[in-house]
Amino acid sequence: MSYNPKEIEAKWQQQWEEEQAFEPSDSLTQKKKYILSMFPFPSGRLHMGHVRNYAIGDALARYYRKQDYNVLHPIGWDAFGMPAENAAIKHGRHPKEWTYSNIDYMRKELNTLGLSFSKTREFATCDPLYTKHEQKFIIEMFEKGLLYRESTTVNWCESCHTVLANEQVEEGCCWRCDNPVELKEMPGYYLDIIRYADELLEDLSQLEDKWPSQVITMQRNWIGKSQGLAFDFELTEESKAKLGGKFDRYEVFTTRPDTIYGVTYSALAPEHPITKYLVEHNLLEDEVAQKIKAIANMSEVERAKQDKEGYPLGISVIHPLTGEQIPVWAANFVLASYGGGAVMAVPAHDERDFEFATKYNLPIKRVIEGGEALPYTGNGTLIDSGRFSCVENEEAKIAIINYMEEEGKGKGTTNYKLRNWGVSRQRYWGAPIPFVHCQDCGLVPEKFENLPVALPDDVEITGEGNPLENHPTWKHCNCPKCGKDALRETDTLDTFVQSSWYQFRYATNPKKWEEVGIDKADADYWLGVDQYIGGIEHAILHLLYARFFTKVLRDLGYHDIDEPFQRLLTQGMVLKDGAKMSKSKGNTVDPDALVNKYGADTARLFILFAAPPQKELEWNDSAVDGAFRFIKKLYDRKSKVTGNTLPDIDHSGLSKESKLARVKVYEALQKSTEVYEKSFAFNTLIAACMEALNALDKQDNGDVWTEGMYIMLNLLEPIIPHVATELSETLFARENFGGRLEIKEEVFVQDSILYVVMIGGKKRTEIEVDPSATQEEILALAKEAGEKWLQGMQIVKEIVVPNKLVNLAVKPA
RNA sequence: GCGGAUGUGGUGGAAUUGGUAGACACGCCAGACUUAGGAUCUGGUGCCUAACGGUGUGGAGGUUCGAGUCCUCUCAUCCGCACCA
Repeated sequence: MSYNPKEIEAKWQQQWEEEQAFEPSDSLTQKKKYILSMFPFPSGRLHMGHVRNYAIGDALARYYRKQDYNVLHPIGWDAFGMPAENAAIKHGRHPKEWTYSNIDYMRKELNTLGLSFSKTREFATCDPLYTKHEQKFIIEMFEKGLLYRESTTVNWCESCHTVLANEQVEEGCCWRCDNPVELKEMPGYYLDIIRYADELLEDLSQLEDKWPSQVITMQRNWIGKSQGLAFDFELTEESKAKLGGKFDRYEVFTTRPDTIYGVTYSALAPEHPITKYLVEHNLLEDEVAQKIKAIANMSEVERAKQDKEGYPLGISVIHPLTGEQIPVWAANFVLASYGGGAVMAVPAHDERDFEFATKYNLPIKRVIEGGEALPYTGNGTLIDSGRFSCVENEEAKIAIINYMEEEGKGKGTTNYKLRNWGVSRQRYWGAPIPFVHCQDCGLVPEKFENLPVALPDDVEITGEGNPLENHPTWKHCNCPKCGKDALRETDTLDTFVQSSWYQFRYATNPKKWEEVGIDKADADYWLGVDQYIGGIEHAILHLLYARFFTKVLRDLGYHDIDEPFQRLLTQGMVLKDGAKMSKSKGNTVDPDALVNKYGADTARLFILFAAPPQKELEWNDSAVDGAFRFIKKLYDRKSKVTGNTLPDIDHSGLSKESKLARVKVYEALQKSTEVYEKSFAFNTLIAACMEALNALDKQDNGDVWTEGMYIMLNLLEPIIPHVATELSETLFARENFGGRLEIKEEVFVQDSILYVVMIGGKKRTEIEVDPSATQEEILALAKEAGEKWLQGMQIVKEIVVPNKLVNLAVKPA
């Protein structure tokens, strides 16, 4: 009978379903592995990226299950988000209906791939039960002061009609729709991720060698910790008067306190309160005020593209150490969102300050020796710096901070590039933020017993405004505290909130799902995730948020885990014709069609064979054929098997070809441990199996065939589970799947060893050597075999690498 | 500009930890079989050369008996961040 993937795959998928073969054990004492592929957004159909993601995860889950681990390998749906609302606008479908029907369809697609997911732990993040527990966490964070509401300048996407977190702005555009992001002042909810910045940064060192270094570096840079001095510039009396007595001083931050004597001006962001005051109270020339307003209306990205630009504000501050008067400017390069929106400018030792000073003819004062031309940003000895002159600048940094602290003029400070996480979204299809605005009590959290604050189903989604805001009754409620009429918050949570704790939800036994969001004993047993697999595009967003949430939930007492994902594998993209597969480019390959034509095993085999998982994978239709051929061949060779268990083989009595076949089989077995547990280079394991099969084909010993198939089917089961299970069932009653297979070392003992003979560093010939031969004998053989190349030469050095080669270094005699 | 990676045949990719470069697969070439097919099987296939041989891992140096692998410089491509004071 020839290989019929349809039949075999349907049969085993059904059997696995009936047996509930992939449910983890409730026993929390067994050795465990938690294998997690990032959960999908239910967009409608699977794409090849999904198939790759789940093929990798499934291979690992199946491998560890065979090694007697208790394996948690769950799947679920990251189900809230914009596309559901867009579908509503475009096709008039309700987001809920759209989402759940997509889930049903995609679940079927996943089933046809034969993935070994736990079925009982599946959920969608839009399930009200999930929302309920999430809202409870949010309220607890509020009570701890980790969540706060504030009105501030935010990133606004006009096309998505919502606010975006800093992490969701890519090159000044919305991460989702690519529209340019605008700045807008509005109230919103924020999570104080900066409070955890240090821990998030420090714990990255725990992940060294377990996460791709690239991801660690990206997170480190994103957090962007820098240490320096914060101090106040006091305004001159005249300036104070000009500002109507509203301001005395303002704070600046510098990482270069050693250059403080070189300050020749100070610059403020257009959004700085002092700048704003001057503009709003007509204290500047009209033209200048207009220019400053124009800059304020530009996004940070736009500003970055402009030349340096600034305007004197007609006020001055006093240098805290020299007492000199320093002019204050407004400048387009000063960021409102960092370091208080004000800087001390040292043109001699800072490139930006230099550029600006040159343009506007501001004085430049060198205070560090070194370099020929200015600006000089390197190290050196301080000059012209009062009591700190002649000190090395690295020492001076510390000395100046200390001095400023002693004098009460400033303090050593740490600053982060990381901004607090804005979680408000002005959209319908998300988890409602569970707060109520009461005229008397202010912002009040909903009572726990009233959770979840569920979404109303009867909404009109037009794309204009927030449907929750526009709903006739939903937002009207009573204050949970005083009972008076109040208004419900209509913002919903960023969808990244849901994906920040789902790894804990899976770990929680479903029997407890109603009652608790996270069960501590379950979480502490299953977490951290032993292997997490997903795309590099989440390097900052999801992976940083999930790490943050893990630490917050730990501090709320939900578990004792510090880091959610012990090991991370970032898979490469699936490309076709050198470009990412996408509908708009019309270069997609549909997983359904592929499975239909070749079966799931071929799809999985090709994907794991074509490239190492970390690399990009270039799609190749004829290589898929090759994968199919291999499976067919493997299936066909079942007729070669003569026994139903692992045979005892007298190795020494075998033919040369049979011996070689066994070597190849055991080499593959040897390789498998490293591949499944460490390198994930499935492509090399598959290649080793192909070599083994090729070698088996060159001999005809039934026992060797039996042994070879017994072992190979075990090795390949995680990759091509259906056909491997089918054959193992028929041939060996699946006895070959149990436990770890033993490597028989005698297979690797060779009758004779092939040595390469190199002369003068070049390969010249080969010799066969008895394993017991001494070094002298080997050299003698090598010289004899290499005579031709040794004529007229004098041997200068003789090197014998055991079991490998002989190298004779020569020079003309 | 800063940070991170990657450069190996026509292609995807292998190469213990400094030890035969190109495993395995695709493609291509030749042949076999044939109910003529985009099936299967056999053999070949880095480049130059009729051959001997030479040459070859982006490029240039270096260390070494020996370098894809280590060191220095350099070029190219990709990714991330980007006025962070």
